[in-house]
Amino acid sequence: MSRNALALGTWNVNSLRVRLPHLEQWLATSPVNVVGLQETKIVDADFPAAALDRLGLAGGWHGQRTYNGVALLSKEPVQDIVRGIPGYADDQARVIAGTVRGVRIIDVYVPNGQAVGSDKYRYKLEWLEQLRNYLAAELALHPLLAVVGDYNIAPTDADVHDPKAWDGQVLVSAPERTALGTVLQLGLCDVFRRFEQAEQSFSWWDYRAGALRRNAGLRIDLILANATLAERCTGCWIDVAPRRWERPSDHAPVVASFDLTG
DNA sequence: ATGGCTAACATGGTTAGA
Repeated sequence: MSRNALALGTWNVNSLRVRLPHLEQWLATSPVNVVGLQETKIVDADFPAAALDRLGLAGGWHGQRTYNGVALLSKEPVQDIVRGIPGYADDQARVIAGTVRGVRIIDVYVPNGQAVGSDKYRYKLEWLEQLRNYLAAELALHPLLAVVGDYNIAPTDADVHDPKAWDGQVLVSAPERTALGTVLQLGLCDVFRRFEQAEQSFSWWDYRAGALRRNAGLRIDLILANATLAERCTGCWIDVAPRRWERPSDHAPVVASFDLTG
């Protein structure tokens, strides 16, 4: 990887308290120098900043008790940290943004939605509209922009292990995909699909029913980049290995590398 | 088979995840 390479990761850790050793083990071999975390499930006062500092990571975090929580951590300085979506009074901690080496990075934990038609589903769609408006404004401000995170939407049936079984379900339903489409139409690219990938590539597998063994997964963790940044993307991959470790998160980390030369 | 598993909060059983 070149000197000006930025390796940007995203990982839903499903409790940073539990997964701190996993993060450390992953970083020991992964080239990532910036990572967005989701579902940290820890209030800011208890955030393991000192332990992360010993791993060479600093940045920003935005947490709450029990649920949600995001963090943007880097081996390089993180500037201009913004928590939440400005102007949107959301009591759930789902967004944090910062700038690393001139790249604006927005880390998101999109609501799950629980079930099509539920109150949480309606919140998910409303939340995605707020995200779209936020990203439209951010794209006008930042020449290089990435939006990483757990989108809780499988973009197409190619991102679903069994499209028939999932047809119309939450994470896959047409209104969710349309909402994600309006985000992509702002000029953001799902960089994973810029490269040749194995079929049945997923980033999440249910803990239950041997889903990982059967590769019964979904690709719902995405790295989006604006056109200028996407052109500089040199690779994007899902690191399945940490999903196979002891006491894993149900999500695998995803990484995209960018050549920032010039 | 509407199950299966994991985490938080709590300290048994509920809520939530996806």
